[in-house]
Parts: sequence; structure tokens; C-alpha cells
Amino acid sequence: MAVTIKDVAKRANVSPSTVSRVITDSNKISEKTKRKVRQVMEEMGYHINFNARVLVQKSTQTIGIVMKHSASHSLHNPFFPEVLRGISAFCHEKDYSISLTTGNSEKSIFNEVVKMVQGRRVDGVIVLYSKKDDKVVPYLIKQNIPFAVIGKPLSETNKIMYVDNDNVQASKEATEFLIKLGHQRISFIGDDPEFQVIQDRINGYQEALKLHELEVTEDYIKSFEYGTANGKQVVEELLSLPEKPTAMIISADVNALVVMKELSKRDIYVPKDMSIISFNNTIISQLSTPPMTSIDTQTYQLGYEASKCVIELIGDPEMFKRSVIIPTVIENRETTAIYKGNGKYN
Amino acid sequence: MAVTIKDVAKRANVSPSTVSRVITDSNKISEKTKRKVRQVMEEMGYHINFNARVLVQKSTQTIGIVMKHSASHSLHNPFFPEVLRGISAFCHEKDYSISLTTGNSEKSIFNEVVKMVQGRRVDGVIVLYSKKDDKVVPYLIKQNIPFAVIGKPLSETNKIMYVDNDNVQASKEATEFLIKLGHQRISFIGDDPEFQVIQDRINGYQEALKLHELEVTEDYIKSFEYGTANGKQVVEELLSLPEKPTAMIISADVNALVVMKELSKRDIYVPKDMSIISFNNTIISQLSTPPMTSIDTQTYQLGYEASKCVIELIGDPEMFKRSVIIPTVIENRETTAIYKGNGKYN
DNA sequence: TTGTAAGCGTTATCAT
DNA sequence: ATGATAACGCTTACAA
Repeated sequence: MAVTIKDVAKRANVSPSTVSRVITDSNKISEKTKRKVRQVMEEMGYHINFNARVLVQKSTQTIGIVMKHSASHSLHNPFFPEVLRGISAFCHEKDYSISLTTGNSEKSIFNEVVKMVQGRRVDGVIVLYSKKDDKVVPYLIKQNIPFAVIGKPLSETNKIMYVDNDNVQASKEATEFLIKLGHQRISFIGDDPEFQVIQDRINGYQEALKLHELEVTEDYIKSFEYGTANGKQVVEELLSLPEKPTAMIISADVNALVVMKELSKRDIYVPKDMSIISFNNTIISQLSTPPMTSIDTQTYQLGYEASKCVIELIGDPEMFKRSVIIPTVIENRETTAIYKGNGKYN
Repeated sequence: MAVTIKDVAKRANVSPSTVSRVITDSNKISEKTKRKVRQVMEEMGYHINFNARVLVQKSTQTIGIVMKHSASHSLHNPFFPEVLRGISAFCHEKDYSISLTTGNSEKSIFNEVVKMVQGRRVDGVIVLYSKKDDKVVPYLIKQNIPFAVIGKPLSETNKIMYVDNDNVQASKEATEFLIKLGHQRISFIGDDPEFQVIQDRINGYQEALKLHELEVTEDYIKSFEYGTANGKQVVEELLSLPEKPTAMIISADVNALVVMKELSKRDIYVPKDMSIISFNNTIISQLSTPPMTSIDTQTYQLGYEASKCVIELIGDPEMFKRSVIIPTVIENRETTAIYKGNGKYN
């Protein structure tokens, strides 16, 4: 059996409460006693039992991270490690631990969240997505537990702390970037359209088109998820259109890579025949051939700010529910080119 | 204040222990009582306080995951999400939670491990690396807590559960694969040589060379870490050698990507002028241009088996300390070609 | 089958 | 500045 506070107390000839006070470095304990007790703790190899402390203090110093349904999905996307890195960094600064959901369906993840929250295993939660008809966020509101969302919540935005890019704006800028290069037939390829981030980006894309009096063609808006065969299909559909697009905005750089591969199979060269802008600017877009023009969403920062939000909220549950917008920047690399009308099919 | 077992007991006109027994679905409680108690729990919105249970049962149903020093390093490598996915999958099956280290130095990670273990926050631990002079593993042995290592431990292998590929063999096979294609000047590029996995792969590489009576040239053995400028330097050094290599084995596909980029800058074509085999077969090697010939280390499986090991070990701490070797397979893609002597510099 | 009561290892309150 | 004692919310002998 492990050494407890009582064992230490006995050996140091003090009471358990004194030992406890030494642990928290209370200023009501004399330096002399502190030294003595600390020495005994050292000798006996004492270490605090975290669970006992949690039970009485009701603070776990742990935050739970809720991934998208299908951890697999989340974990396949290089977005995840990067956001986790940001979360992790701030948690480390504040000495918080991180607990991860493991489920692979919406339902099992929801159950885990309930277990985390009701089981008092976490002091706060970060939800890594925002999705239509999602039950997690409403549940967290109801439970009144500190949480932050990465992405833009669909409702009650005033009651929710969230960290997001201005995806509408970012996508609008990406579109305008292409328009300024002379492109008129621009396609938008998302991943799962159920997530708000995709909706926002579609909106920004459409706004830009309208602003420049270009037609909004539903046929140009596609989506597929990495890992399915649909990448190929999407490319085929787009290329079989009578008016083929000359540029694409692709909402995740993994997907952009898939598209580029499919294009190259068909001898369509990027950026000569097709311009591409991807989102996220992960290592993938930096190292692809050719390196991608990509919207840097500053994923690390997204994570960092999110954990900052929750941890502050834990400290003051009544605090003003601010939301944080992380700026995006276009990394102009080599997958975008001026439209010259001399591409494969113009 | 949350609803406790006592509140439920009172309302259901039973004793707290009865409620407790209903929670654990004890077979000594009548169906009738169970139904009644469950209904009251439902009505009152009861949910178990996990920490209280942990305190008495001494089981947290949580495993801790120890990343390489610098979470950033770990998290930048697509190996990590994949191994986590495997760990996560088995943990989910067994209803275990996952807790992550957040530190970014060897020292801070070690402290976190101590906190996890001594603070009784985890029942077991998975160490995601094996490294010379690492303090974590010896500590875990000393504490006698169930743990598993992903990678080959440097000593006391009989006392340690570990899951690994046969990296010596895998690297040997990779080398022989290239030799059979006619290559004689083969370079090996690792990442951090402090990790055992790199040592093993270097050994396998050298074994193969010797077996085929090829010279082992120290100048051909290089290493660099992603994120540093050293990738460029390594390529430059290799290319300035009087006897330039015609093939490379690169110990992580992110690094391979960096090398390929540097080669392409110098108009050296893969595989025409240079053959490349990478390790890990992540999405990166699958989608690179050209797609890489890569050793699939079955990272997911590595994670899955590791969590299986710890969780079994938690169930039976005296169990035989087996080790699991996950087979590797060469994915033959387009970065390797027969050596024809007509490359850039032959 | 159910209840009583002790105990898990802390911290917090109230004395001293 | 320190000690005694009662929580915290649960499980588990032991008793009934």
C-alpha cells in the first residue's frame, strides 16, 4: 500500500492536517515544520493521491477533448495533431491534464462526454468541431460545465465560448484570389458538409462569386471524405462538366492532395491546367509537389486559444463568454496561376 | 450540488449500499429493487462520481500515454495519430480512458509520468518510444505499474511488455530490395538517432550490405529531424560525395518527402536518378508524387496491440511479459527503380 | 436480499 | 501555527 498523508504525519510527529498544509505550501506553517515534513515525505517516498484530493476539492485539473465522430476520421486528418499541439501547450503551462474521447460513432462519443462530465472526470471540455444537430454542445450548456468549441456554433453563440477562423471571409478571399488571377469557373470541394466550417466556406465562396458577378453553379460545389473512393468520383464529375472549372478551392489539404493525384492521372497539370487553393496549410501542403497555395488557418493557435478559453472559464464560470477569431493568411505557393485560357480545356 | 447515491437511496427507500449494488448490477439484488432504484436514478438524474469510486476501488480505468519529449515532435509526425488511433480503438472496446502527457521536454514529461503514476491517475501506461538513457521506463519498472513500450526496450526486455516491428529485419529487407534492383551505393537517413528504432534500422541496413558484400560507408548514414534545416544539408552532403548514392532508405515518410523536395530542386528525379524507400507508409507516402515505396509498419496495429498488452497486464499484473512483433510489409510504389547506370550521375 | 458502518486519502472547519 | 474531526461519494465487509 502506498504511503499516505497519515503515515507521513505519524513519522513526522505532526497531524495529517499539517502534512496537508505542507503539501499546499500553506503560509500558516512554520518553515521549520515544513522542512521536517518535507524530509519525511522524501524519505518515505510519499506522493499525493490525486483522486482523494479531487474528491474533496472537486477540481480535476483535467480537460476533456471531444473529437469528431470517428476518432479515425479526426486522427487521419493532420489538422488534429496540430490543434492538439496547441491545446497541449497551454494545458501544460497551466498544469492541466488532457483526456481524450475514444469513441468512433457520434453516439459513443456522446456517451463518453456524459461520463466525463457527470462522472466529474474533467473540469472543462473542448469540442473540436461544430456540427448541425450535434447533441454534445447542447448537453454541455445544459450541464453548465465550462467548455469551448473550435468552430462556429450554430446557435446560442452568445452563451458559448468559441475559437474559430473567419471561414466565410477566408474562403471569400481565396475565391477572390483566384478571380483576380482571371479564373471564372471555380469549383469548391469540401469534406463533410455537415460541419459548419464547410458551410461557412461555401458561403464565402458564393459571396465572392456574386460580388464579381460570376454565376454560382451548384455543379461546382462538391464534397468527399478522405478514405472513401469519392475523391476520384468528384474529380470525374467536375471534369465531365461541359464548362469545366479552371480552379478549385479545396477545404482540407489532404483532400487537395487526393484531387491533385486524380488530376495528374488524367494528365491535367497543376497549376497550368488547374489552379488549386487548399485549406489548413499543414505539412502536406508545404511538401506536396508542387507545394500548395493554402489558407493557413493557424491550427496550433486555434487549439492554444481554445484551451485558454476553457481554463479561464473554469477559473471564473461567470465570465463573459467571448469568442476568438484567429486570422487566416494565404500562403501563396505553386498551385495557383494566372488563367491564360491555354490550359488543357479552354 | 450533484445527486449522490444517498439522495437516490433516500428517495427510493433503500440504503446507499443497495444503490451501489444496483449500479454495479450485483446479482444479489432483486430485479424489483433494481427497477425501482434505476427509475429513481433516472428521475433524479443521478450519475456516478467517478473519483469517489476510484478512491475506494483503486482503479481508474485510464491509461496514460507518454509521448516523445517535445509533444511538438511527436505531434508533427503522422505516425502519432495513427498509433493513437490504434490505442484508442482498443481502449474504447474495454471502456478505458486515455490521458496524454503534454510536456515538451524530457524532464517535464518525466515529471508528468510521475504525477500520473504516483498520483494514481492511471492504471497503466504506454510509452510511445524507446530511447537510450530514458528515465521513464526504469521508473515504471521500479514503481511496478503495468506498462507497455512501443519500440524495443534497451534492456530488461524480459521484464517489459513491448510491441514493435522487427526493425532490423524490415530495414534489411528494404536494403535487399534495393540491392536486388541493382543498387550498390545505398544511403540510410534516419531521424533522431537516439531512438532505438533508428539503431535497429541502421543495423539491418548494414547487415544487408555486408551480406551482399557491399561496403558499409559511414558517409552514407545520415540523419535529420523534420522541422530543422538539416534535411537540405543532409542531401547536399550526400550529393557532394565522390561516390554519390543511387538509392536511399529514409526512416520516416515525412523526412522522405523533405528529401524528395530537395532532390527535385536539384533536378534529380525519383526514381530515375535516385530510388527511395521510406518507412511507415502513412498517407504521406501514399499520396506523394510519385507515390513512395514504403515499409508499412502497421502503426495502427502497433497501437492496438500495445493497449491490449497494458490492459491485460492491468487485469493480471503477474502475467507473463510477452512481447509482440508486428510484421512489416513493403508497399512497392513508384520511388524505386532498377539501377541502370544511366541516372544523373552514374 | 438488504442494511449498517467502516474506510479510501484528502481537505476544510473549527478549536486551541 | 497546529490538531481533531467531519466531510467528499463511493464500495465492501459484516450483520441481519
